[in-house]
Amino acid sequence: MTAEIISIPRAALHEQAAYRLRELLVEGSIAPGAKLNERELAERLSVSRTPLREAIKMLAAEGLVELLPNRGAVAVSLNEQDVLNTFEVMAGLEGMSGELAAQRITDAELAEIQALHYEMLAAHTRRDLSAYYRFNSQIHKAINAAAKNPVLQTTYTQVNARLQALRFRSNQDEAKWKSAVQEHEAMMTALSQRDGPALRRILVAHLQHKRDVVITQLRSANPTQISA
Amino acid sequence: MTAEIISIPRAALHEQAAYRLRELLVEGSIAPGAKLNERELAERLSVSRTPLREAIKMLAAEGLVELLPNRGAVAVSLNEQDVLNTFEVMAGLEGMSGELAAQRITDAELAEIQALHYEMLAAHTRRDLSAYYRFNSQIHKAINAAAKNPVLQTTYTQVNARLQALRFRSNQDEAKWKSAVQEHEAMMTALSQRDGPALRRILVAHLQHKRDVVITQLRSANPTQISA
DNA sequence: TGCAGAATTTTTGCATACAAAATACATTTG
DNA sequence: CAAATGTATTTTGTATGCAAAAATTCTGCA
Repeated sequence: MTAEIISIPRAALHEQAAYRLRELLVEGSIAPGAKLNERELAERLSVSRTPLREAIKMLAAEGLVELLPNRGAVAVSLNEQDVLNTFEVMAGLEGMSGELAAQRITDAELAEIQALHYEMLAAHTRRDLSAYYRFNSQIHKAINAAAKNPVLQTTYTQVNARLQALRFRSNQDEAKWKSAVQEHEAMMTALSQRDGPALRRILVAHLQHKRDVVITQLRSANPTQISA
Repeated sequence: MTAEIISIPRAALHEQAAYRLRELLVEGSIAPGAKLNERELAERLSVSRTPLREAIKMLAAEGLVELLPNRGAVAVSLNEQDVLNTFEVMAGLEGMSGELAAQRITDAELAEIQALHYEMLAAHTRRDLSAYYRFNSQIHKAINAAAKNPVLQTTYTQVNARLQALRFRSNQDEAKWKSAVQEHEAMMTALSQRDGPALRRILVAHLQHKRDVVITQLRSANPTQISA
């Protein structure tokens, strides 16, 4: 009767706390720059302070929170330069990912990405921004997986999380959105032709455009932002 | 009298523990695969288990230790595939680093790297492997710094630490050593000419050769190694 | 002897208690 | 009234204690 409960030993509390806290940070429930009050967060996540603190230390190593000696932790807040630097690294990682994926992708993986691509096109046609971003993210994740390098995948995910935490996915203008979709078309072509260098170029350019959009939004949101 | 002691508030215990434990892992004092006994380590580092556990969680996020649920932590042990994957990412990061450094390096930075290069040549001439590795590492670190991207620098350092933990710096054969030095000569040329693409190519090739050396040594050391 | 299983010890994981630092608040003084 | 100083409160950092899980040892039996 309780067999399943016993046979599926839930993750350790510090794991759970890390997972959920990461979610709160990436989803934006905890805003960049916000202070993480241990007692409060512990209660919210239903764990004691000990495993919570362990989780916070992990997220600090991942770059999602910043530790202030004797003053606890705050959600990372990236200034413009930080965002530029992060995108620069992301472009490199994504380019690497694309080049390797083009070499190593299987037909099945390609077919699945192609399917996701059509789903994304559907979302774009419907002007369903939320669905668009979801499929977009899935496509990039799938390309990353096709590169067949767990180290790259982990690094990519870690750096990307910091950008996700910015929650910049607001409405971009029509023209930019359309050209982003066109870049995705080019990606699919390069991928199906297993043209690594081409895919790299497309992905790097794609990310540069994304960067420009984010920077623009960032500037309009807060003209001068202090932080690290 | 005790002014200095008070005015320089030493780092928190979990910071100290993380720093020293990282050192033990990278220096090889704790061998790959070795189990980390909390009570033992806490005593060795003169901290209680709580801050030590926080430090271990940080190093786990950095990829230097692996957490085994209910069974503590072990120093990461990379199998051949892991090493290949890690070098692949390192090559990408180092290439990126070189390309950016070529664009952004100042004359002063270039001069300093040139100096380090000569120091390295001296070490090579004396067949002083230890000094050679030290200067070599400093050069790569300096190039990385010249790229002026803290995010890249952190990522690079983190991934590189896992390879350092392998302690592969044993005596390579003369021919390989000599060609490594020649590659460094080419690096200096590309760097002083601010030729980013060239420097990228050289660094990627350099790392591929290093990878081959490491893999060879790894195979001769343990023909079949189980791990993650 | 060899091995399965039980009892014991060790080790990890978590919660709580306590100390130290930072923050907020109030009070005094110029 | 403002600034400064002292006090109280909150919050972070560390140590310790306890429970659960794993590892080890011991024991009984074939």
